[in-house]
Amino acid sequence: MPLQPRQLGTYFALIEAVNLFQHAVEQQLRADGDLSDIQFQLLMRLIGANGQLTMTELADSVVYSRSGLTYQAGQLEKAGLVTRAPDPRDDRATLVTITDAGRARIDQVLPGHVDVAQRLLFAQLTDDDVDALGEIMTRIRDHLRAEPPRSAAPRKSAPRKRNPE
Amino acid sequence: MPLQPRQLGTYFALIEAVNLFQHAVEQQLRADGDLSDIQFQLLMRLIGANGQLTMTELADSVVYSRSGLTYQAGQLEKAGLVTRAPDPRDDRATLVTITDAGRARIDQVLPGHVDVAQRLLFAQLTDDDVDALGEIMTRIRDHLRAEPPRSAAPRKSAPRKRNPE
DNA sequence: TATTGTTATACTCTATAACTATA
DNA sequence: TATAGTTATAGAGTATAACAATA
Repeated sequence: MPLQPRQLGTYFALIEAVNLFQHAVEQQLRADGDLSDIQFQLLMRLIGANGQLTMTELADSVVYSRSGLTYQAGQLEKAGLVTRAPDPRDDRATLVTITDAGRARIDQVLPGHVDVAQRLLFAQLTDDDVDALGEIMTRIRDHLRAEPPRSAAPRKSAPRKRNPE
Repeated sequence: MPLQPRQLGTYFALIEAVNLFQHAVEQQLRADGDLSDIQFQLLMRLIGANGQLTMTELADSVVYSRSGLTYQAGQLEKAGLVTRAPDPRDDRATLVTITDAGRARIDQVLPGHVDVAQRLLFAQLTDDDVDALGEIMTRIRDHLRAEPPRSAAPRKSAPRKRNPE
């Protein structure tokens, strides 16, 4: 069943709004605190978890490959914003901990970030809109979290790899 | 004024839902037609414009730097999905035109894409939700389009460049 | 055996500035 | 002078597979 016309309009508006908003956020984070979008999300996630998480937990929370996270954690560590140390409860795991400098960096970026979110997003919404949007996005997020990673993709035609080696 | 608690919940749900959805879309486009998210958007935009646009128009419609678009247009041209030719109305401009192969590629990817949108997004929404979301996102998009590119960013503290040269 | 994390590698993408050509 | 587009270049980010260590 194809998308209905009203769904199509909603879909395109959503895509473009998200594009524009993400672009604005990246500018702000870079300008105010020299952070990428992902680095900001990683630090925020650590704060939300009382300051520390394992690499796997952190990767899962931002929808990221583990090798990609190793790279980003390296960048954050180099910048002094996090530390990495062995997890006493599991010798395989690495605990990532946000530093005071990391918290300070978030303090430095957050006002501008909140300002962008206020101006570009919430200024356009009534309280009822906020409630409706929150309810809708929570539902979508929970469903997406529950989805099997990729099994459901029908893979209609293209074989995507020519050199299986 | 900081974000209100209800805004905060809405905000985090929105961010995470978008992360997850974008990830799923990238998988699907790559698997079904070996296209990146941006390449798909560029081709869709061309189709929506009767098949051709100038480089600048195309860049603007996807929030993209022009040099970045030159790269992507080169990729699409190499793959035979678009052609580039001088614009008869302005000798400075380049007209990008989608080819039959480009349209065929979209035909190849679109069913899977619609399917993902249906399953991950719209299956969670009532008709009223679709209307509400469309209305909200249209409002936000229009406001973002009208925003001055970056002038408003307060730029609180960090100087962001140390080698102005 | 399965899981955690890192490394090496190769590739894709993006941004900047310098440049050409036309308006 | 301003605009359209390309190029060169350099850097950031990402994914894959192979690997070591622990559960």
